[in-house]
Amino acid sequence: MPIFDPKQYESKWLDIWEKNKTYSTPQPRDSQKQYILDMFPYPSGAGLHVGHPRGYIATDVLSRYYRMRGYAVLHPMGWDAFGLPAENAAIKEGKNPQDLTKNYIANFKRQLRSIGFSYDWDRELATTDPAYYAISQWLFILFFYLGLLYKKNVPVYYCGYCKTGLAQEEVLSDGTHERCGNVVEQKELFQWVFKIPEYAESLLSGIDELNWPEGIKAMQRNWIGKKEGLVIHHEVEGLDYHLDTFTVYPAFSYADSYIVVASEHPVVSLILTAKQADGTDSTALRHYIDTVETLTREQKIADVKEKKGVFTGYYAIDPLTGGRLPIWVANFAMMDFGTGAIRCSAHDARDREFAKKYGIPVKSVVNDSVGAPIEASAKKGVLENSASFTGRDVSEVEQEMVEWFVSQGFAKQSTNYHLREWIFSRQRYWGEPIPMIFCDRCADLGKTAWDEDVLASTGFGLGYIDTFKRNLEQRGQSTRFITESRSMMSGWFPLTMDRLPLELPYLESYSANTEGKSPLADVFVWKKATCPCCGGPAEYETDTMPNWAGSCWYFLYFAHDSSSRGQMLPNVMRGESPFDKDLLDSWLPVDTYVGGAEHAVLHLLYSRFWIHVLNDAEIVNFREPFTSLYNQGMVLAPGGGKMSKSKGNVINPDSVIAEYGADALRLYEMFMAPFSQEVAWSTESIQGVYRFLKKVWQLCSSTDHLADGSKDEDQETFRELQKLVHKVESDMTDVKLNTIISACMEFMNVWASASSGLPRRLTKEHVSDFLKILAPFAPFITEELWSIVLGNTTSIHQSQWPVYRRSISEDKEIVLAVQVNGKLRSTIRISTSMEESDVVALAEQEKSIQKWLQGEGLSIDLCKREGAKFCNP
RNA sequence: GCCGGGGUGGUGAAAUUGGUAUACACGCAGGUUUUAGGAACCUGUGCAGCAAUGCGUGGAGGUUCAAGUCCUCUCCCCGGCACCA
Repeated sequence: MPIFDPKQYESKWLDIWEKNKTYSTPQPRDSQKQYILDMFPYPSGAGLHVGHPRGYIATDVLSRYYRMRGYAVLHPMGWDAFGLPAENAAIKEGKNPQDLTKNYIANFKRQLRSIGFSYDWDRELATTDPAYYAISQWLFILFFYLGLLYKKNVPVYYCGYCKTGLAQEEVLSDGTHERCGNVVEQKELFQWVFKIPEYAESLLSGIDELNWPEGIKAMQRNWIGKKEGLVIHHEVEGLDYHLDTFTVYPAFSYADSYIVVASEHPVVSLILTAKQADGTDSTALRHYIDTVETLTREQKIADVKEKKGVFTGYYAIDPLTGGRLPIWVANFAMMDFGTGAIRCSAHDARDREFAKKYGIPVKSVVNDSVGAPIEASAKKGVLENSASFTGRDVSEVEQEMVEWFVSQGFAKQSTNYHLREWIFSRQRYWGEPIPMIFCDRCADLGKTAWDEDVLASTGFGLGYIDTFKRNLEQRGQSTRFITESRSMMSGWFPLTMDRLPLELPYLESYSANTEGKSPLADVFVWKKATCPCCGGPAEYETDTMPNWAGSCWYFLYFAHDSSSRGQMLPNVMRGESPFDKDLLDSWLPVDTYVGGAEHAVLHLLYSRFWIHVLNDAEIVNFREPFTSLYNQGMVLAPGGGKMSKSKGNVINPDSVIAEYGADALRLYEMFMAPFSQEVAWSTESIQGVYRFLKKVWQLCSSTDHLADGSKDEDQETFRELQKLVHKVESDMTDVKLNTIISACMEFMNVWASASSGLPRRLTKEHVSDFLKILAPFAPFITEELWSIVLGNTTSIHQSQWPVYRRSISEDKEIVLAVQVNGKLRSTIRISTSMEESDVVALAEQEKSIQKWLQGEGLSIDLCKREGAKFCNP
């Protein structure tokens, strides 16, 4: 037998697996499927570092395991290849991102291949493939027709470095762009916008059923940010204006003594005009507003640390008391929360601080034992000075108060969401072209895409709008939005179905447009279009989609094999959905989804949104795309800290494989820590798994450890093997992959240990069983030993998982801990068939126990552990 | 401030869900072998103590025959959100 040298066999097996299509996707069978998916990577020029494959190894282990258990497994890989980094790199190098991306993908694929993943490469996809983005475009048109996607002027976050507008979700809390770290600015642009808030409730309630990490679920709930409260209406003295405030603590309303509004609040400009008209002094207010307007986003954030404001000189009438509430402009009132106006009292720390600074009187209606006002957020206490509600407990009276306010016409109940419309336009070249045409003339005539003649000629499946509407109505969801934006969309027409895909033109080189437009806007030949409505000259939309477009639905594409993929465009042209419903039904939803936590409110939220909509349009039969989600923890550089090119501390999987082989890389990445945990790479610790593999090699290939027949077999090792099978099965279910490797090591330690000076032997069959258990983790060495030593001609990865034999795994004798009053005093070896009373009697005879039993009320306690007969139920 | 996740040897971490705390691995120490090694193998390794034994899972209480695990309070670390009314 040759010495252990992974290089000798790893590349050989890669070729054989590829040639034999060892990992091709089988026909799905209903209850027996597992769709195991990685968040597909964004191919970059830097290639992979050892952090990237951590999640991929976990899904690969699970996929291999479930295949051996007889499941039909779908385990594909693809490329999220549109997007900013590749485009920025391309501009820098004066190249087209298409060419760069091709190279990046090739390098990623080479690296992934060398790790021995069992992807079905026949199902590979790239979002940049026109055949793929044709369907992204079809979906765009669908959402447009459903009234969920429309174009309007909006203030957007704009990245001056990437020269594009962004979605709110892409801006981090420090005001920087999540991709490039540049501080964003605000800009008003004409943008395609998704009405995702219409799905706030649907997205929120769906979270409960997900088997996802709590943190991610909490982030989504938080991002959707549902708040139920009360909007109170006020007349403003001397102004023809109704000022609405929002509160989630209506029970404290009788304490309110002033109102603050955001500087952008419409009432402020009204007041300024009114002041000008009646000649009152407005300089202080005007000065304040002018100063605020010059502040950037980050300056505003910093500014709010100190509460500032100015009195407007106007008063609102409190509908509750008829009293006058002075209206102030204040920096802590945010226009994008609630109504942008707040009633203030002593029950809020901010309000108190502001009132103290400017000498505004405050009141309180609930006080603690020393007379200090209780914070409204505590929602407790007994009301004072609250008209007919005085003397009542806050917690019990709130609903009654709300109902009374509403019945008096003072207020209305209102639900507020943090979730904002999703801005879907990017002023970039490297994205899916938006399949829309704008015609000036038709716009003037008020023609829309929903006009019957236009609709019919587009070739789009018309039934979806009705189906969609019907399902929303059945759920009691508002359908107003479906038609609401149509009048704003006159002159905008989707491409006819036979024109899909709208291909991105190949540009030799180009630079970013600095005026808030896409580079495509400068390509006059390309953007010229014919109006699908009047046949006259028109223009294509020149903005492109964000790279979320491709990732929102790629898991649907993977469910399609090459022939059903070929049917997608023909389906669309027949006015049908592109998808093969049978294939979707049999594979989806994704059972196990693995990726980084940074997508919590980006990809994961957007995908859920699209699928909820597709479900309402009855294009898919499931509502939640990802049943179970696991986040892999980051792999830090040795000693801690992020790996980065600039620090020169990046560990490349290529070099690890060159030194130790792919099996050791895989094993170490799974062994180093629970896989959701952040962990630093250790160049020393990887030696441990390398030694283990070497031991596996030596034992399995040595005839000393091989039994001729079952008579020759070491029973203890065989029993350990049965326990191992059981342990692995339960840990796989819990996705605790690190402890499976520990268990394999423990088994090896037993097998390798001498028994009365002789090596322990296992039969060929049981050596096979051990190799099968290890195969999902270390596919190369197990395949080599399976083939060379055990003489198999088929792949171990297509073999059946060993059968767990419980009767064999049960010990005849165990070591039982004996405690006296809860403290461990001794251990005794007992037969598992013994009765409890006999064991106690046996323990009482032990000298080491007896000495602890001298005294009052002391007794023996046996640890109820699995194994002994009397412990089992 | 709010939400989520954590605190166990020198290090990465286990612990059958209330039953022998520190499995497995790294590192370290001593030894064997080798011309030599950063190789291989063996032994040891929570702390204190010669020992019996005592102490020990961030801290303080509690429940229990028995607590890393359950309850109450508290401190610290990581991630997310945020003057959210």
